[in-house]
Amino acid sequence: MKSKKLRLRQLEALMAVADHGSITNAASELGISQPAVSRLLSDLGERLGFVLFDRRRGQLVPSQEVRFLTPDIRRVLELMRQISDVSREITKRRAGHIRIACLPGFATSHLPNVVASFLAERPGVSMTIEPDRPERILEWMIGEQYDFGVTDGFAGHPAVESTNLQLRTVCVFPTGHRFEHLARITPADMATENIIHTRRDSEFFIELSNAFQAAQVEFDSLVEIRQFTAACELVCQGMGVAVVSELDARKYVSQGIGFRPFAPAVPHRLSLVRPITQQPSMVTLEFMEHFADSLKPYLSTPDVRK
Amino acid sequence: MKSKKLRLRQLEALMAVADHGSITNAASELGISQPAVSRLLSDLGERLGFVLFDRRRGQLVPSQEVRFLTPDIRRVLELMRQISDVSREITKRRAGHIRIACLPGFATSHLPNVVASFLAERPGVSMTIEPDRPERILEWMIGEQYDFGVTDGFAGHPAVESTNLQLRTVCVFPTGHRFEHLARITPADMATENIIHTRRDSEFFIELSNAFQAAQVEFDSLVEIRQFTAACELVCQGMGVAVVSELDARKYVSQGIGFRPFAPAVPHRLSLVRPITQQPSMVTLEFMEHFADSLKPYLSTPDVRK
DNA sequence: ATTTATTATAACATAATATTATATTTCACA
DNA sequence: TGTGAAATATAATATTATGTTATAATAAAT
Repeated sequence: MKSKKLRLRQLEALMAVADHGSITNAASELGISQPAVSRLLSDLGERLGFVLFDRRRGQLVPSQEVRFLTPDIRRVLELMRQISDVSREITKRRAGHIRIACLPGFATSHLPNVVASFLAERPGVSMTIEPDRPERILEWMIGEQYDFGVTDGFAGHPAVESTNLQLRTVCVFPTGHRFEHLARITPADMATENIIHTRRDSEFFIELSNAFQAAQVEFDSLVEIRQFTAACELVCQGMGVAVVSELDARKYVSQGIGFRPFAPAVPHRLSLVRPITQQPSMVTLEFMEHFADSLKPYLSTPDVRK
Repeated sequence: MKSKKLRLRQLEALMAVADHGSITNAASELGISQPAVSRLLSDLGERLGFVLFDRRRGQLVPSQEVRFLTPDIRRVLELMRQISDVSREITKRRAGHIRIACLPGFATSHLPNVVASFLAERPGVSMTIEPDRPERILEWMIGEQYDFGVTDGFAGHPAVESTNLQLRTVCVFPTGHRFEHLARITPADMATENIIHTRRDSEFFIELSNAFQAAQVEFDSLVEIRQFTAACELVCQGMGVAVVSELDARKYVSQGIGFRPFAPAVPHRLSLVRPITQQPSMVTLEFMEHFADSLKPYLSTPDVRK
């Protein structure tokens, strides 16, 4: 027995005839000629080995056997249509999945807005967002568990490609504070203030304290936090002042915070990272670009590719 | 843009390469040449508009986009395989569904055994069994709600094809009854007995009482039942004697019943019916034959096609 | 850099799927 | 019944998909 393969086209013809009651109608529905459908069916009937249709008052009615197979056949055709549709969406960068790892600060403040605007125009795209510590983000990238990461204090790694950005930082203070009368804040201005700052082992803290040392000003440490947003919260409560990225500062203006540029400029160094071994999907590339764009207003210098 | 259709073969090639890490391996897996796979993939890549694979240490690894589509693609291929398998089972009459309507008496006694032996050799076949009154069975057939029916007292109908059978009947009595000493039972023998019989408007009752009239014997009615099995139950309880089909009688031998042929022969007329408008499926035809065969040992005369 | 394995391309054969033209069948109805 | 209209099947043929072998180009390994 040389039973050939079932062809998708034969199944399409079968369903078209089942739906439209005649070969002629099915043919026009499929947009092909009547003899074409006739032959597809006769081939299929030969392949399957049982009668496909009964004639009844001029209508072709699917046989019991065909009716038995119909649900599966419809499922196949539907799935093919779906694959075709989704692939078109992918081509238009409107479908896919992006796995993002980021600093907790970003997960709650900036990132959601960027994600929302990105997804709004791409109904087929979904995302996984994993907030974590910088070291873990690095691991995620190396292990290719995620497609894209936002981290800081990134020292480079052979398996990770990074784009390094420098975000403008500002000094934040409660509204009504004397700093409101200053155009910009220097270490000297902050000498008498309680300062809320990031962890002592963080890159940003080291650069900041260098600035104070250069100005020969004592650094009056009050609270050590991990995230700029936490610092802002504390400043809101009148606990002290802090130097944070302008990006975070702006979010808290409505919560009772004011800010002024900090001088000298101590940028917050941020890295956009991705696994180097894995070719990123087109949507991922597009999202990375979208995300980088969203940071443009807050950059202190043009971004530098490492 | 003249984007052609997605071809099943292309998806097969895609999955084969994804599974085996190289075009060469995939080709040998599919049992075709390497250039064939190469071309299937390049066509597919062109159709889809995105990269299908990344090279990594000599291995072809599916791109993010392909990985996104993979589950659906696998489902399609699996379904096609399944349709092909099931259709083969159908050809071998080993798959399908049969809807049977029958008299309640058959649903609990004879039919289950026939169905069980039929299904035992046909793992893909399933059945629906609907026990109902003869009038309803006729309706089911006319409305094509069922494929096959077992009824009695069938008078014929243009939309229903029937095969009429005559089942041997016997006189049943409790074990130890004086009838055990007789070779066959006549109306005269039953004159002094309490008789359990079917409804007075049933065809069988009419034929039976004709026999008594012909023998000029009074018919001593005790209980009127619908089904032979019910009559047997009552006979078991010593309530009286009855004339029932040998088929039913045999089932009750172990429950304390004896039986002897009844003379003159008053057969139980049974009809196997099916909708005439609808071409029955091959399994249905096969089951009808199987069922008719199962009744052969109990037939009083060769079956007559009407 | 050179060898080896893998993949792509070219030229061509065959099968699937379409076409048009035409014969045959089916159905409704006089 | 017989007949005309509609539906379907068949024939001859074009086009596309899918396969082949032979060979060039490319990537990987030494």
